[in-house]
Amino acid sequence: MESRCENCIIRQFNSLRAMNKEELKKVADSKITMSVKKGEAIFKEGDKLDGVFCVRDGVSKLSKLSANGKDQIVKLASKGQIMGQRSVISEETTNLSAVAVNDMQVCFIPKESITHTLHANPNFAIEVLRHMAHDLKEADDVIVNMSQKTVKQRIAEAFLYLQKNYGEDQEGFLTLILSREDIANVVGTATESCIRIISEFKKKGFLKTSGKKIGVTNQKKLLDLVEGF
Amino acid sequence: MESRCENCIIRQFNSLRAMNKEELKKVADSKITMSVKKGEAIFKEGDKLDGVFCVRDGVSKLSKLSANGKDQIVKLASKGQIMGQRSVISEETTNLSAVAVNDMQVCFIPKESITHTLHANPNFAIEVLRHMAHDLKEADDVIVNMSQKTVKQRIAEAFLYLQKNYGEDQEGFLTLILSREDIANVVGTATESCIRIISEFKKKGFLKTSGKKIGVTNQKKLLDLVEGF
DNA sequence: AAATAAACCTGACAAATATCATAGTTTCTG
DNA sequence: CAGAAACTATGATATTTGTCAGGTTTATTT
Repeated sequence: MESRCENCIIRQFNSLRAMNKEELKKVADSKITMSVKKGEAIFKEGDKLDGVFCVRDGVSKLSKLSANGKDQIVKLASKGQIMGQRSVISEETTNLSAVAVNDMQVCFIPKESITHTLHANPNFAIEVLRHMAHDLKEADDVIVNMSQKTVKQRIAEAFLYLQKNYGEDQEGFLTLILSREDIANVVGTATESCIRIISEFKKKGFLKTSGKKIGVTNQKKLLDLVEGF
Repeated sequence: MESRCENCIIRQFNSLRAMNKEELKKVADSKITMSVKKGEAIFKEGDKLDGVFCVRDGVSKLSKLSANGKDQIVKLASKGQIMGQRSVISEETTNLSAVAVNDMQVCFIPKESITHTLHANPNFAIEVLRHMAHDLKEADDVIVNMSQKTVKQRIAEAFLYLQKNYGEDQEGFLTLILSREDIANVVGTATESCIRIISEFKKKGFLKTSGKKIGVTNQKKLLDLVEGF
């Protein structure tokens, strides 16, 4: 098993890269690698987390249940991203649920190694801070989008986001396959409205579909739509 | 001028309380206290900030301009809160504008004292991290509210928030006076819709008004509405 | 105090979106 | 492979919300 954090490339993408050799060794010794099947939960809203989860492979949706029983997906976490950090740092129960969108490999890192390094290694603390600052900025952007853009614009934006961040296969279909319901939950709309708009985009030639697979066929037009033309 | 940070009570409410005496002395020596008149901007979206602003008195709205020309108020900052932290930490231009809602007193703290302490004093870094983690959680909540609650619910919630966080005067009017437009911008709706719903709440006896002043008269009913009854 | 501007309010209408109902498709499972 | 379950699709309709247009009141300035 090639599971020494010191050798793990993934870590270059997250705040763990600010850890020194010794600290990494500790993490490697205490961490637990686990597989999560599509649809399974890694943690649930309200759980008290005893550590953070580092995504090695696959994608997880981070969502929050609203009063009316709908899930709002706040964020997608993929390779290299760390989940549960916020909760561990503020020592509160987590405000989000994490569910695997496809089969995943994640490493569980007990909070002790994190909190200890946080106190001992200022560079690590600052690195974590930077990541959190970035997340916060993104969250602000989402708030503005949610309240100021139409559902159609938000759906267009979501597809461009998926294309940019997860890429497409040889035939031009998005690599990350989300159900219509998931897309609706990212965008914050009813599943039916989401499906309707996808159909409309298909008719207009902005998108193509094949089963659950969806592909962007006219990036420019989608972008125009997002910008308000 | 009683402006030594060491003696400033305000600091108990924010991450500066994790600074030691020496560090505070440095901050006190480099900081600049300034008054800001109602309606004036402290900084604008896209500005490069050379420090953070600590609110001593008054309230500021932190907002972001959307593509269609509307301001979305993301946050209100009052006594003890620090503005611009995110931007200074990530060394990016700020994503928000700060405008005074009423007359304010703020202290400008050059970023050097902040970044230096961040590297030197892990407790301070962790304290900042905690605050940021909290902000992030709140932002997640806002996202869910925006997408899952109706305008009516969001307005009801806004008044309960203002009541809880800024209190009311002897006659039961909210201490913090916001224009209908500002409320609309907090909630993410059209000013007319906001006014209409306030009128409705008044007719139903949930609110009372007197000029610009607004008071909550039936907390329970507002709460029920927010919860979805 | 008159003039002007800014904020507030209301009605009528249009557009966006949700909801309900129903049916077709795909995917999963025994 | 059959049947069930989950997902996708579309129509009809109701609800919510935004927009435009015109008022009134309140605040500010001269």
